[in-house]
Amino acid sequence: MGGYQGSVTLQAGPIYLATPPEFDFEQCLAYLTRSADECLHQVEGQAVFKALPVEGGRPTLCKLTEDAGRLQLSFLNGQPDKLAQEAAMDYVRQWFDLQTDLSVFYRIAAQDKVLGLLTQTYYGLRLIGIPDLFEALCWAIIGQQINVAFAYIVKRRFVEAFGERLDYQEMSHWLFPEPKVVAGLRIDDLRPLQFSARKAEYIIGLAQLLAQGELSQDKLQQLHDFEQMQAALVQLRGIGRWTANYVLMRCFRHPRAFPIDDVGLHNAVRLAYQLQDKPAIEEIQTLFEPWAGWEAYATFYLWRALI
DNA sequence: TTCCAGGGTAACG
DNA sequence: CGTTACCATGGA
Repeated sequence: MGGYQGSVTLQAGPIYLATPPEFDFEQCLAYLTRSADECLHQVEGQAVFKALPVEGGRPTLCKLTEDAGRLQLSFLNGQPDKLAQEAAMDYVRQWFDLQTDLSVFYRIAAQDKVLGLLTQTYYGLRLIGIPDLFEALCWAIIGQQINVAFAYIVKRRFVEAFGERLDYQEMSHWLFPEPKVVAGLRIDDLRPLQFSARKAEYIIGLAQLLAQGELSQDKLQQLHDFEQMQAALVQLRGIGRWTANYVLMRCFRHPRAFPIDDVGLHNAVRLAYQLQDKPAIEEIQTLFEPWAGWEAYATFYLWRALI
């Protein structure tokens, strides 16, 4: 390869993304390594590897590192075309929520003793997104009412059973199953992976809606209004208030998304504020009032303390 | 064995 | 609208 910069049409080598001031790649990596059963990305040292789907083409294997205050995005299995490069950059921006200005949140958080400490301890941690809607929906539903460790195991089985594998130099990388594949499954196909019948039903149903185009990321995004997006999600079978807000938070990165019914959040609040019992919903509402507009980040930082 | 874990639906007042 | 029964599954 020596010497050449690549063809005229394809820019060779890595591409770079600017990062916001309140950004710490290591804090983000720490979050990404929270489960050994995570199969949709791989962290090695100061790098993350992730396979991304390419519209009408072979998936691309990405390597993300930090370089001189920027994010460096390298393509390991061949240089994708311009469109795929843009898509990969866009994915990374959503994955690490790069477009949000955290300075306001940090200023508000500093007013509170506990959240102020959390934002210092995990300074630069971004809300880690799940940019793909189907993946976000499935992950939320899998995680309903079971502990996170078990949820990771179920997700891994699901991905390894119905997702695409990309092998590269002794390493295997996985892509999340496509809706059109899951749409054709039966409940009994998922039971052996230890899905409950109910969850299997929810996920297959949502896959069918997505495959048919009745539900899509664009359609939800175009509703624009937070309440409308929430209502549209809750209307779907298997999605209640918690799941809707979880998806608005992780997939759409809506700063107001607030899974207030979350048991983990309740435990995090009890732990962080050293409460005797788990707080009531009203107490959490009161606690979060000063952080209005930033509920998603406040929740994410409280969750972070549970890892 | 009981209780908990990043809930949801349906039925009932 | 707020409650309550029921569903489901593994781990501590």
